[in-house]
Amino acid sequence: MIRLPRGTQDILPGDSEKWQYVEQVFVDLCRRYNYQEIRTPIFEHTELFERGVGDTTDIVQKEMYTFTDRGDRSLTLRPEGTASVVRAFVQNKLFGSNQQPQKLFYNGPMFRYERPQQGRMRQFVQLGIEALGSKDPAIDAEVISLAINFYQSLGLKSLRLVINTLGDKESREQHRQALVNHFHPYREELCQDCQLRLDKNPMRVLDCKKDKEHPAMQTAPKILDYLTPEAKDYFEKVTAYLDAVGVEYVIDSNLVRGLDYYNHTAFEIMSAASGFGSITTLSGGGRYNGLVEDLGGPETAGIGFALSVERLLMALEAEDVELPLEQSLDAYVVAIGEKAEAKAFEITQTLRTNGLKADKDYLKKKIKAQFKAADRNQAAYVIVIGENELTNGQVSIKTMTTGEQENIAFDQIVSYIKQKG
RNA sequence: GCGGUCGUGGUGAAGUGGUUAACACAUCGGAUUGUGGUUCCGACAUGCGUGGGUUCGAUCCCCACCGGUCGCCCCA
Repeated sequence: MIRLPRGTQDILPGDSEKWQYVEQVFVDLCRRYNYQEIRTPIFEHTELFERGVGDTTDIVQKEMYTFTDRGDRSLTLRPEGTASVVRAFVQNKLFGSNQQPQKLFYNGPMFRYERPQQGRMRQFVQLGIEALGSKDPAIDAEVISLAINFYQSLGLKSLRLVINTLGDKESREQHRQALVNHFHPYREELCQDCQLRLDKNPMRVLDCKKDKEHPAMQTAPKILDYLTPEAKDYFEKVTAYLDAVGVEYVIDSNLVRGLDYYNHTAFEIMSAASGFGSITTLSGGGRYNGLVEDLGGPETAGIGFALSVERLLMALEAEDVELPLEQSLDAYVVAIGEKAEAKAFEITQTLRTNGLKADKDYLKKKIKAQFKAADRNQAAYVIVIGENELTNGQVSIKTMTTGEQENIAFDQIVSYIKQKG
């Protein structure tokens, strides 16, 4: 038997309805905030991610699904959405659109070559948004509130929004230098990864879990102390906007984010629900002023976030949230005897074209088994048609909840069901 | 990339070095003629992840591999 590749999953009936529901809620919400959908390819030139995501990141260094095609091009299955969206923004000159800022959302599979575990798949689905072309702190708050709003509207309660600023270029440069100076004497005591990070991206040392307890970590210079007045002001405005709309948050100066392109606002939303395993991050995002330029476009500010549907579903489960999924059937048509088959088929079809959810048997089952099927499908009504009915021009309609049964003329079936509800 | 743990029918699972691999659920059939959710009866793994090895003999012992799962790192 050929099995699915490691780290992938089949989403089967029973679950797929949850996915559809969640995705639909997301689309509706994005529309309310006036975001429009963008669809980009599932694979891109490898270079896009090396430059866009950053080659010091774990994603680029060890998690990319890279392959060579028949034309000897190096392509990569996208590990995240932002780089592609920005690429499309530049390539299609959306910066010239009369709709500014460009507010976009996307929904699709992402790929990272990792060891699968709970909440971490090699193929996983992200829903995300990007707002390009505005450096108004209010739009940072808009993006964050949309994310929170989404989770809340699905019924999640145990949420924790963590926010930080990574400052502007100048702030980061000074902070970076301070970090290098600070950690330099302890270099040998840090883990191997951190020794590398110290050279390439010192900020990520703060994010390390291995060296978390190291004394130098507690006393490390905080970005908040190195912010330029402008960066500081920006961050204060973002939080003020969040306060204004009642979004609760926690400031964590060690929140760094794993992607190179972030600056200014960075945030993560975590689930505080118990029984959620070791994975708690539901979504993350931040501002990436400068990325558009890096990818060949004009100077353009940007901010966005992405969330994982897999983790969202896990969180919903952990909090025992029941999604309002509609699965029952309005009617199931039972045919008795071969002569009634054609009419049963016809009636089923008529119900459907009149907007009712209907089905019938296709396995030549006995009456009893057909009723069982009707029951399993949670049919509200069972329409029985046999030889008697055929000659009378009527069917017998049974209301499953009460067991009552009535004879109804063929052309009255739809109105009968609609009227009774 | 590293570590723990597991791998028996559609599902959940018991089990033993030796003629017929429990049990439950699901499914299907039946309990007199055209009616479900209850009950009763019956059917349902030539097979115990794959490949080697040990043995007179292995699903059960050993090895390797593959896969699931959880954790570390990092992230969504």
